[in-house]
Amino acid sequence: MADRKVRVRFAPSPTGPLHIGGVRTALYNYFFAKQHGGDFIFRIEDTDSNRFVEGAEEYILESFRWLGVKFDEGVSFGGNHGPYRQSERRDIYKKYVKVLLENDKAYIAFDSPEELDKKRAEIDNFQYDASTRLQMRNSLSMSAEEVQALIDAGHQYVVRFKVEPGEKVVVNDLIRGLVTIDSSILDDKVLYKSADELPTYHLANIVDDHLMEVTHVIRGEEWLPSAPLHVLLYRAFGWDDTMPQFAHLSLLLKPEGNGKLSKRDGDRLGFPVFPLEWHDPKSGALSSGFRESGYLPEAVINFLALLGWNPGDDVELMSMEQLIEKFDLAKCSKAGARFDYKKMIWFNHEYILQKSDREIAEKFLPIVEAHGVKAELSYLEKIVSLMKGRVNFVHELWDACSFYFIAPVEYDEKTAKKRWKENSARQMTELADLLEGLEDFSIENQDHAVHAWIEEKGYGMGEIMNAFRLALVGEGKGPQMFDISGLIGKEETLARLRRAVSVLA
RNA sequence: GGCGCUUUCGUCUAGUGGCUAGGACACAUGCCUCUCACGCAUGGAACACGGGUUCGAUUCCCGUAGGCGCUACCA
Repeated sequence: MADRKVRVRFAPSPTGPLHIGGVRTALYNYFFAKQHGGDFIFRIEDTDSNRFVEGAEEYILESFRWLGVKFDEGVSFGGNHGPYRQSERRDIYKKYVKVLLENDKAYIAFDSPEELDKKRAEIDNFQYDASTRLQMRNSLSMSAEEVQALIDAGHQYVVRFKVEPGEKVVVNDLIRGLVTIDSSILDDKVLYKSADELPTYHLANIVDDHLMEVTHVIRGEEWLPSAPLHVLLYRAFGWDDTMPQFAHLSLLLKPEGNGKLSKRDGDRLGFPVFPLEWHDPKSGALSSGFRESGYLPEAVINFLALLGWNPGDDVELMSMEQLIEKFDLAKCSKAGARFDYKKMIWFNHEYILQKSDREIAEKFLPIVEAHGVKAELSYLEKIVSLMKGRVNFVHELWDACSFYFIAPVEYDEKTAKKRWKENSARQMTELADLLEGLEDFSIENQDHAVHAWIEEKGYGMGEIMNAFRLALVGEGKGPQMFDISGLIGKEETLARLRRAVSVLA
């Protein structure tokens, strides 16, 4: 087992959009697999037919495509350990349920959900285990003939795992070390339901991981309490020597308040918790996604990677390749991490900076067009190079530089009061005349000519430039003035200047 | 309630018996400057508490408290 090829899996159930915590779990699995030259498997755990949601599977796949996380095998990827959808593996599970039954590791139980509810209401902390199972209706308390008769009569039943009490079960967790629990506190978990002929998570999970030759199970901490049960199951099947190694990841917590990050937190607090936008087919509700909100996949990945793991150095900006190279399960933190999306905004800013002007311009183009403006990509590229460092999201570019496309219709009152003085109208008229006379309207030449004029007249640099800015932009913001006038061109510059003079007087 | 995991600045974290407890986000201030940003610089800010072990504990052990998870014929 020491030299088995590394194989890990991400196995969501298609019950809705992919939760951001799930994205992180998948990411860690991916880093781990790629670092070890192993395989990354995509399995669908749809053993609960009641919770199946239309479109969830495709949503999950699309999320990983957007993020750039690639699977080696699984649903939609092929591979020779399939099928990879648990609902298509009924016969396999049935076979292994039978093995357990034959070896006295499990038993058949007829107690209905209603009967169990009643029992739980009657008895405090009722648990279906070694101390109570003989009082219940199952193949341990009934004769073989009775059991067969009930089955023949069409009674529904479940198969329960027969947990032997009084045993110390040890799980060797790659992140937490040795975790020991007493088997007496475990209940006889339901492994299989005759009603839909499907196993529950626990059985399906162990059988699939074994058959798919999974070597490492990297999953959320919510599974830690059932890890001992899983160890017992591997043992019951006699698969001890190929049992995967476990690593239980800390959970992602709400940014404020208590509890783990839930699907409802996102839009309540004004940030997404899903990679992509999600339209719930049942409720019709719309949840925002990182993609639609303007986050770059690199930023989401980098931020998530560092939430619960740290390479131990001071480097925070890391590409997928670097993350794969540096990732280390042993350096994963044990305590839950609050999902503070503020830092992700900073990552987004950094990744916008890293991208080429061309790439950002391409993302900006549809936004500009949505504002009813037609623009050349080359023009956008120039604007982007001046402005991209000032924003955290591409869509913020519009507010930051709409003056490149649209002349101001009104002038910000506060700025006008501060920057438009009694001499301004005369000075701006002079400036317009000066600029009009320029053959060469390049940024350098404007700069040269205007400075000479300011000096000659003895004007203040600030009074001229700020009034000029008010005229072209309508408010007190934006890059260097000639980076504006030079780009919008001579004609537009003069028009804006003269209009400001007539409106502001 | 039971069981398990966990606990360093507001947040994410580094640290592995001796350090002025480091970095990043956020925040504040300053610089730059034709504005607003960006950027740069500086600053405030943490070892949950109580016992041990030790010459010495943020670091090891125990307890308490807090946080989180599980406790379904859900995953």
